Amino acid sequence: MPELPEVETVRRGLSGLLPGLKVVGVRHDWAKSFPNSPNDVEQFLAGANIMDVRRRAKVLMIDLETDYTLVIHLKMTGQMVFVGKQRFGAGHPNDSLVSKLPDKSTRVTFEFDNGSHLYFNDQRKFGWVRLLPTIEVPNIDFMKKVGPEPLEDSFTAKDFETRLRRRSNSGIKAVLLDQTIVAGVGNIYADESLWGAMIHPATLVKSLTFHKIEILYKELRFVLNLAIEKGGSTDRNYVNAEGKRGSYMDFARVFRREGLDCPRCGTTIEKSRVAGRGTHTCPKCQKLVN
DNA sequence: CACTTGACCTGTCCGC
DNA sequence: TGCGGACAGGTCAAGT
Repeated sequence: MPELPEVETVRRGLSGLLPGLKVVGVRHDWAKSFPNSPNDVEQFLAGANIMDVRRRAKVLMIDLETDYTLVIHLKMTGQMVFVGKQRFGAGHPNDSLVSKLPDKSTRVTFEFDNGSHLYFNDQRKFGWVRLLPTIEVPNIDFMKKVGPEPLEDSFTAKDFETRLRRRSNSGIKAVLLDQTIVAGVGNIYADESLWGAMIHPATLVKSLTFHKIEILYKELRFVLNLAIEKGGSTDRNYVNAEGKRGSYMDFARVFRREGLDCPRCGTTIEKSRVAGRGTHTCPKCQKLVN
C-alpha cells in the first residue's frame, strides 16, 4: 500500500543510488507490468544513463539521458529494490523483507553497467512501469487529473477546503482518497489524519466547518511528514529501495489497531467499512454528526 | 454528472 | 490438514 510517504521514501533511496548508472539490460516476466515494446526498450532504455529520480503523487519517475522517463506506479504491493554488487542488508539481517532477488514476484529487472540491479517486485501485478518521452509524462491521464501535493508550501488550508468542497455530498474519507482532490493520500493516512482531527470518516464534506477542515489539513500534513521521517509504513509488503521496512506502523494511532485502546481516550478502536475500505476509528473521539 | 461497484491479481488468514 | 471464501486496497472502467 505505498502512499505518498512510502513512494517518497523509495524516491529518496533511489535518488542516492541510481543517478550516474547506465542501463545495460532489462527483463520482464509479465507484459502488463512493463507494456513497452522491445523496440522502445532497445532504442530509448538500453545504454541510457540515469539522470534523476522524481515523484508526483504516488508515481515515481526515473529520468534518462535519452529524454525518456521510466514512470512507475507501485499500486498495492509494488517494490523497487536496488541490489548493489555487494548485497544489501549484510549488516541488517532482520530488517529486510527480501532476502534474495530476483524472486517469484519479480516482474521487471534492470541491470546496470557496474553489475548492480534494480528489481520491480509486485506480488499482485497491479503495478506498472512505462517508458515514455519525458515531455509526455505530464500529459498522461493520471498526471492531468491529479490534485496538488499536500506537503508543498504553496498548498494552504483554504486550497484544501476549496478542493474538498467540490465533493460536498460525499463522505470525507472517500474524498481524501480521491487523487484528483489531493495527491498521495491512501487508506493508512486517511484513517490516521481523520483520527487526529476527530472526524468520523463518513462525515459529509458539507457538514464540515472551515475550522474542522483546517484541523484536518494540519493533521494530514503532520502524519504525512511523520511517516516520511519514519521511512513509511510496512503493513505487509512495503519496503524501501534497500529492501527495508518502514516504521510508521509503530506510531500509528488507529490504523490496524482494532481491538486496542485509543491513545487519546482509551476507548476500544473499531474497524468498519467506509468508502469501500477497511476503516479504523475511535467510536468516542470520532462521532458521526451528519 | 455524482457516486458506487467491479475488475485487475496473489497470498494470507479464518472457519469448517 | 485441506479447502473455500473473505480480505488486503490503488486506480480505472463500467454501472446505477
